[in-house]
Amino acid sequence: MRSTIRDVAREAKVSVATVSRVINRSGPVSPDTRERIEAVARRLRYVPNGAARSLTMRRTYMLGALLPELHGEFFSEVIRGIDQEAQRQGYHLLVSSSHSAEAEIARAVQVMRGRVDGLIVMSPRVPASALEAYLPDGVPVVLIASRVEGTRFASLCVDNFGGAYAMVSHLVEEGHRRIALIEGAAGNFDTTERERGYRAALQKHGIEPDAALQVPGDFTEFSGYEAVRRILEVRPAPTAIFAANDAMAIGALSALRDAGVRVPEQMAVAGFDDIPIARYLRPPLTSVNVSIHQLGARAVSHLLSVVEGASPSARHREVLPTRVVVRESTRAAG
Amino acid sequence: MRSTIRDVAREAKVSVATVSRVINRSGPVSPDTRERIEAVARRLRYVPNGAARSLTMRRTYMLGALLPELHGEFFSEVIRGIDQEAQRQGYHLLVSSSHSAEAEIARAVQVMRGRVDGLIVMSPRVPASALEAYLPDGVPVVLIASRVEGTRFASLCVDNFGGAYAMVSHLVEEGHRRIALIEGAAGNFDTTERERGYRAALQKHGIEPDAALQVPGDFTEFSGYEAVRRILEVRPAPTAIFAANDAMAIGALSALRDAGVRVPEQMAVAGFDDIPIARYLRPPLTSVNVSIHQLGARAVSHLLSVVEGASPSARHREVLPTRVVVRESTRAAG
DNA sequence: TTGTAGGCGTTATCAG
DNA sequence: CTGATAACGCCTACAA
Repeated sequence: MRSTIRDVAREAKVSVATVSRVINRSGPVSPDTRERIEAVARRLRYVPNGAARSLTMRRTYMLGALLPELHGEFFSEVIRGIDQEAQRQGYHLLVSSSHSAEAEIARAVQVMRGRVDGLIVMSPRVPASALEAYLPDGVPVVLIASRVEGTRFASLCVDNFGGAYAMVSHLVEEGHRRIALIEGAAGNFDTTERERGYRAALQKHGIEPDAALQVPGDFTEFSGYEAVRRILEVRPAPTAIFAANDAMAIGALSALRDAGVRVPEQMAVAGFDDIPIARYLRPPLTSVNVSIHQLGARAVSHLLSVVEGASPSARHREVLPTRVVVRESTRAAG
Repeated sequence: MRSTIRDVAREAKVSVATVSRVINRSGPVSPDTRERIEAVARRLRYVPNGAARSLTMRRTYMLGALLPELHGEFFSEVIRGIDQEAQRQGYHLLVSSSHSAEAEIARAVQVMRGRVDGLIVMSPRVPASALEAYLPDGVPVVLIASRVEGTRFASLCVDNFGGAYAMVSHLVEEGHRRIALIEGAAGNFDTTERERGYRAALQKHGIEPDAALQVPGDFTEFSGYEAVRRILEVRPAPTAIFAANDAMAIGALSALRDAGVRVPEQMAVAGFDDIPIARYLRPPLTSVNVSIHQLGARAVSHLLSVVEGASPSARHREVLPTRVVVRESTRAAG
């Protein structure tokens, strides 16, 4: 049986109040009794009961993280950033994944409510406005990579638009005029933003957009592979492919090799995310670098600033910068 | 302010006991009052306080997951398996990562204690025997991918030995006699098991092991890249490379291409894990398939069987099977 | 079918 | 410096 504060008090011949004081370093205790209590606590392997503590303190020291998915470079890096920052500030992580439908998110929020001091929600599909009804009022919430127009929530995201814009501009500067886009999952926040950037850059450079050059994808390697098959049939043929994420770019590279198309000589390829293996692909992949880790970490620091601070959360919006990393897959072979 | 069971009781003009009964579907309640209570609860957006509930029920419906790391194909897949199975059974996940040193694990276990009904610990570096003192007695624990010899803990792992053995055998059957091994991180459980399998297979086929062919690595792409540089200097030169995981195999492929060595004609390459992108590499990578997802999922089902069941956890040991997936990177080019 | 009351393990207030 | 004791929100016998 687990020992309680009472057991320690009894063994040390003091009151529970005193034990509590030494455990939490709250209030004064004579060195003598402190030592005695500490010894007993150690011997009994006493650890305060979290539930009881939460109950009285009205603080759980837990943060909830709701993600649509856990697998893959992107998500695992986000959650890693969240966990590290939370841990640094003495909080722990309650994670819940596989939520993309509205009802699922609602249910997950329910169970989190009361178990956490704050909530980080990533809902790339369902716009925040639709979530407003479900999200709790009492608990601070930060949304990441989600559509938040017209809502009261704080939010963070990466500069999808700017990143795509910069990447397409890079391709144009390399001499490309026919640039295909492999789109991300339909309805996804990142997808639409990256597409906006793509189109804006084309327009800026006076290039007429061609609907045939925009082919659907869903962020998986497989969809990138399939997309290339369609792209290779378009006439006049494009000379560059911009995949909305690196996983699809990997699939694209694979398909191009199978089709005997040389990269970058016959077709330039660029991705988005700059995942670690991007540089180990052959040819090394040009990509848009985004600090995914930071996305999670900053979400936590903002969240905790409102959890702990008195600041009533002035609608905070943050956009993380991106950076084009040029590697061989788009370099005009010199 | 969050509403409590009391608020609901007052508004519905019943006792808290009755409210509790309808919320938990415990005990009989007249349809009439049930309906009235449900209406009030909805209106007040009442959600039971988790902490209070845990306190009385001595159940948190949370599972703790302690991992050394969260990033990458492997870990993200493990935790995904854990989360899905936990969710399926009505439990939630408290995760904590970045723990590899003994002291860190000890601390993490401390805070988890009392907050979770069970613990899943992955400690590839620190053997379970060293953890025994820190791990709680009251809480059921399952270890995954860890050294558990001579301990009381339940454990799960993949068949590292068998997988490596089978892969090396495959290489031998393809005609290779000089097979290099890129090792995993030093001191790691998986590393040593996979090396054992490598050596056993060589011996079985009457091949003298050559220390020069075993080069160190640490499971990262970079270390795979570096390792190849050393391997290429060994004489007589090997004709195949077995990397202890896919990430290192990716680095190796990259280095071989840079060195102008053709795969598989001049050098066969094989990995371990069979991560999703393995098939999208060029050439597609031969690898040892392991169901990482299942590793997590099965850990949870066993854990919950002892959390819920009366079974006093007869020291449970489970080894998940592996399977060699042959792709072009080792196929003797016809 | 419903209500009363005790207890879960802590913290915090208020006297000594 | 230390000790009672009242919350915290909920569940669950036990009574009615």
